[in-house]
Amino acid sequence: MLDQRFDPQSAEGRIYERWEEAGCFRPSGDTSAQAYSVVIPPPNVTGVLHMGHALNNTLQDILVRFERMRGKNVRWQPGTDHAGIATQMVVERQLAQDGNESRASLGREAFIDRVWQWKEQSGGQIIQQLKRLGASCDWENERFTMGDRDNPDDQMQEAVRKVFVDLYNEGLIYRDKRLVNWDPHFQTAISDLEVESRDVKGHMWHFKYPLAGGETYTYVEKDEDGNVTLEEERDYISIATTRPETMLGDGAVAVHPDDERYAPIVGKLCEIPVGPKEHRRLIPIITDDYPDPDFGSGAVKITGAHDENDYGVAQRNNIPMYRLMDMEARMRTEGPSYEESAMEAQQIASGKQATAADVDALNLVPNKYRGLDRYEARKQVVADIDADGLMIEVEDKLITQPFGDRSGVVIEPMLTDQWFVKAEELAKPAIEAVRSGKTKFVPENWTKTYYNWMDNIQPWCISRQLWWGHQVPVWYGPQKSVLEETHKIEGAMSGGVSKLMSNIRGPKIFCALSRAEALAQAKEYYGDDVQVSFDDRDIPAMEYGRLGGDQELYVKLFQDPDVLDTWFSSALWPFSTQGWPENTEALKQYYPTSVLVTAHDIIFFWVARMMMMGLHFMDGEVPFHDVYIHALVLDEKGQKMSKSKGNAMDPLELVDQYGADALRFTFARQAAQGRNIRLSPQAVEGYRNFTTKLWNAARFAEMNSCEFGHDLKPGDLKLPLNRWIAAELGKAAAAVTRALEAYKFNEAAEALYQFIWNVLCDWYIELIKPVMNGEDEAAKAETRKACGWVIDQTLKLLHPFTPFVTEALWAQTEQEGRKRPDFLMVQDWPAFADAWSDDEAEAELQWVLDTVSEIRSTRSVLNVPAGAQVPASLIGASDKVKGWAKENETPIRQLARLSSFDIAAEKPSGAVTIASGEETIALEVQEFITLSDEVARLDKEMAKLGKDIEGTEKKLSNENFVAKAPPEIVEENRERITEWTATLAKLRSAREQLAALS
RNA sequence: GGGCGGUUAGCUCAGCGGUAGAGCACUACGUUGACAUCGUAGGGGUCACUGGUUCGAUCCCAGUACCGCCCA
Repeated sequence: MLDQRFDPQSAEGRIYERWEEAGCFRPSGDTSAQAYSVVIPPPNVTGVLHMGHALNNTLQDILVRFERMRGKNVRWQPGTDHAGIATQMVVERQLAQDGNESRASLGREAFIDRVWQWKEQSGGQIIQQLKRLGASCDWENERFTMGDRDNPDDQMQEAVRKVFVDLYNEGLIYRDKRLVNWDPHFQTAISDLEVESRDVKGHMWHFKYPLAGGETYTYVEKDEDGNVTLEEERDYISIATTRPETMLGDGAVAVHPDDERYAPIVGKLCEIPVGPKEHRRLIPIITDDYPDPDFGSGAVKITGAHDENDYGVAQRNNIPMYRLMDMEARMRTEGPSYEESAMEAQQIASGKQATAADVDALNLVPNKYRGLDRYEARKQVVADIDADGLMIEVEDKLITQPFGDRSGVVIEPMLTDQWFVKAEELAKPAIEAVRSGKTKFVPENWTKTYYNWMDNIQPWCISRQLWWGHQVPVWYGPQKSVLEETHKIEGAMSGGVSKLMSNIRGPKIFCALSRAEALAQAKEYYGDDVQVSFDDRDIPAMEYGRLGGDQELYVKLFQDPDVLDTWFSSALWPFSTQGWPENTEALKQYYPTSVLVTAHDIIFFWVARMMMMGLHFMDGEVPFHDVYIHALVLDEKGQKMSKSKGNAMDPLELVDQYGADALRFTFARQAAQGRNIRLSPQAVEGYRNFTTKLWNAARFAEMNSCEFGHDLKPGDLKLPLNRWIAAELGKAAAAVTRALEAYKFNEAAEALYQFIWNVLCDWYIELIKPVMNGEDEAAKAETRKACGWVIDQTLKLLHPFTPFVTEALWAQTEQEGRKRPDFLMVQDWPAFADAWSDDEAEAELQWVLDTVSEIRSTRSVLNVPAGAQVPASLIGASDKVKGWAKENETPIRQLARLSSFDIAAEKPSGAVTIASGEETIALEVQEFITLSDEVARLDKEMAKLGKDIEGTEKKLSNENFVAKAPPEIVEENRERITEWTATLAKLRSAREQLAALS
């Protein structure tokens, strides 16, 4: 006997274990079946489950369970990514707590050991959390983007190296000095994904940049109609900036080509109003489309090395980019003196040839600011300009600033040497794949976002100045041509390869799959008479030459200390997890994957990168056929959940409170395409109630000896009641199937909810109660079979959404002598068959339902006591309806609380009538009601009918409607009129009789 | 500034060319042998606004207003 309700707390864990032990999550391996494969968007190994994950994985699990039951060979590939910066941060914090050891003092190798230890002990809690949600991933095949240190067969690292080496050899990976998001706290480049834009209070300073040589011009401002509003002689150009400290690195001032105000001075030089007076730099005034004439003064200073927009302008106009800060975002101290640098810069500005490296070597920070933190430098620069009388005004202003999402410090756009992927090239096939429909977005409108991003894709910076990650498979040595120089050591290294690289000119690069291969390449390059070895120190140097006199030549190679962006390895996920670069069986079966399920906020990172890599390395095969973009989960007020706002809900708390099934069903029910989800605990509670409802339906069936676990042909059923519920079930099954095939989770959930609560529980179970309590043994026997069977099928349909409660019911409704197959989750999905539909039975039951509803409604409106059993009769019915009435007399009497339900020739006097087309139902409730209630009821119904008739008549009297509307619509309206008119006539006569009485 | 989306019952949201829907909340009634985590009944909407297309528009088109999100 089932308990009164399902207890998720105690049941869910046990059920999950049983699935796992029985291997239910494994792919069937049936190669004759269609494959259905999904790769999980790998969560961060440091991550904990948040609402976004919960939704994302619920939807994947629904699809995967659905397809598994449909007999496909399903693999849901789980795993985590190594989250370079986050993981490194966690372990560093731990080190600090444990005894003040720093990463540097521990050393690279030992540190990485510590990270692995951390990963073994506390990494991947999210995996356990996913299990609590019910995720049916193929855990035996769990992968990690850094591979498995204990398993020599794990090729995850190899895959990354191979991709890097191949792309390098194809010229699609290159080293370059470009502007990147630099996190001064972690001292590494970070990705756009890790940068968060925030509005903060700041200032906009307006400064005068004096024209060179004291030149003047007439500055004219006009209003919209061309009237002059301001005209004055100026010897300066007004520049507004939120970051005065970057003025030191200005390379030009830019104005819009159409801006007439500045036309007189375009091409002239102006002076940066800061630094020692005798060495102030002159920079040109140029034109570019970037400055907005309506914003500020319309003139913009161009600091290519420290601003994203300026960088573009500088590149277009060949403006030198002067780097002002070091890796901690302090004003630079190294390099030549300000005076020297300024003079050199002046020559470069006037046309002297210089490489980017030459320019980068210059230090244009005046000596007095050197070594200052960027904010301190800002204060001093402002004060100095103000003291000079060159400040026009300071505005208080909200400014949008980039922050590192982990470090919380302001990101500094910084010119550094990094490794880049030519995303522009790789994007082309990725765009084409979507355009040609090989990969489809659902909902379709996301394709626009995809194109928009892909069409404007920037080089992808893949190097990170971290230790935890895939180390760049590149080794450096000297060019052969410099070998003869006697014993030279270059570029002792501190803080990232970019610093080292700026000290070493043009190293020889050996890009190789392994150290051994790099060595082989080096030997080949340098020749037999050169000794090649490695410098493996954390802070390596490039060393080469001849130790003395005629000793042997030697070189020391060192590996690029940088690691690759975590996303570089995640981008390979759809194929690296399946064994690539080996051509494995898994790869053949499960690539391309069927669908990627993700939220739109990472559409670019995920989809774009996996598309590019998949197409390139898998012979032009897309990584996924469909990309389903789901909603974001917002709080009750529609705000994005975030830790900082304090409005984050913990999915596991909801699971504890209401059960995983309730949370899952809530997600499904709300996952309408193109709309976000506002989650409230109240909603989850409601769907928990839904699972309870189902539970109790099964409990009822059990108490009434319904027979579970047998086959049944709906066509063999005799009772209209049972034929009807089979038809309803069939409709629900078809609706759920159709909806899931189209990723319409909400429609599928809705169909199930309606069927289970409003059809199965509200009507079918109520209707079979009289049968079960009755004497007709044949009817009872059939109904027991039918009811058990319907519930069995319902459990299957609901299983993808609420796997735990359905699996529990499956097990607990097993009956003696009728052993259930082991698990519901591996049963066959109910296929809709036409045999299930039955127009006759559906019409009959619809009539029963309507009749009961009408009687109940009338009783209620007339305040007939709920417990009163009243006599009723049916008048004026057709033979068919009379048959229905006889057949269903008992259930109608019970549900409508009637003492009798007879067929009569005419209305008993004084009875209240319910009019419906031809038929009338008479209720003998005189003793309970007041005349005025009945008058009110009739008036109300007549008013409504009158209005409906009037509207429809108007429609029908329109010639155009009759002529142009589809005939069936016209006919439908005519029928309505006929029926309503008949009903109205009966109401009217009842009303007249009442009037006569009073 | 560019792009995307939204505006339907008190709240949260479905629907989408042919008589406006759900859940929650609300009101009244109810110890009906599955379920009070429940049942029955009920109230509640010029489907943001203005035009257009159409026999017919909440739905399609154009514009307006307001609100989100993303990008610059």
